Amino acid sequence: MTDTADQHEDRADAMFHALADRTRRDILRRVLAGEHSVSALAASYDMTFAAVQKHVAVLERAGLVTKRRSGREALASGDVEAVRSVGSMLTELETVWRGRIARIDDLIAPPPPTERNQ
Amino acid sequence: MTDTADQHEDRADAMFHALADRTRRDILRRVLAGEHSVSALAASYDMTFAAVQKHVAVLERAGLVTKRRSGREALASGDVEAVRSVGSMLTELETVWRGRIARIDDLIAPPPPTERNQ
DNA sequence: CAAACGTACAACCATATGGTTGTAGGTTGT
DNA sequence: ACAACCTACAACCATATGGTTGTACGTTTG
Repeated sequence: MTDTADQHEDRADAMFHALADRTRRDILRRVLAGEHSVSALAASYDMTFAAVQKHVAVLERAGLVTKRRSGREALASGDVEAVRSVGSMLTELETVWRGRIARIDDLIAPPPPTERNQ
Repeated sequence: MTDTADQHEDRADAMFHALADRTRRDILRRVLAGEHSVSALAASYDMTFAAVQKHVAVLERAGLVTKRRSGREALASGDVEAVRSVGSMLTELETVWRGRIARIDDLIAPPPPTERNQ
């Protein structure tokens, strides 16, 4: 259980880290809109091909982007499901917050005594 | 316009970076559930007070956490609105993706010729 | 076949990051 | 007043990160 939880945290680390760079977010936007070869992407930025290639690799390791081979070029595509899974991590955080509110409400109007606390 | 866009990207960088660390996500969960002093938070982790204090500072700079002073302690609180604003950045990405789908639909059933392309 | 293209990856460099220890100042309790 | 507590921040260190150049290899084209 701690095992799978760690994996989940590893994925979260990788995804948020991948998103924490404006160039990578821009690349992600482009490949969500449609397939692009790495060199086509590289042409859009003021940095070397190798740098862009690394950014795509980071997005790929995070699962936000998938690549397929077509002849000599590698076509990158954005994975919406992965983006949504990041969204649900945030939703989970909001749920924790709602718990706080619920607890504050309890102070104002305590729930019916279903169970004695202590 | 590029000016405000840059600020937006700066905020996105800071927020995603703040979230890209499991300790910081855990701290955020706790302070979303309720106020905690920095030393109370520090007691939960196997690292020095200074390290935790830095993590809280990162979350604070990103706007995900606010602090208020109460006597000698600093009470940290999670900001749900900030968490939601990260969520809307992701929603924006999903919107880009829907554009891709719309375009694919166009190939199958082209829209009425309102304007000539080229 | 040769040249050009697209990709991948290693090696390297400057800076950023996450941790440590140490120091200092404001607050609380005796 | 004094000790203990909480916070803040500087200085330092090892490692990670984002960029570079260079090399190698498969694919397309002339």
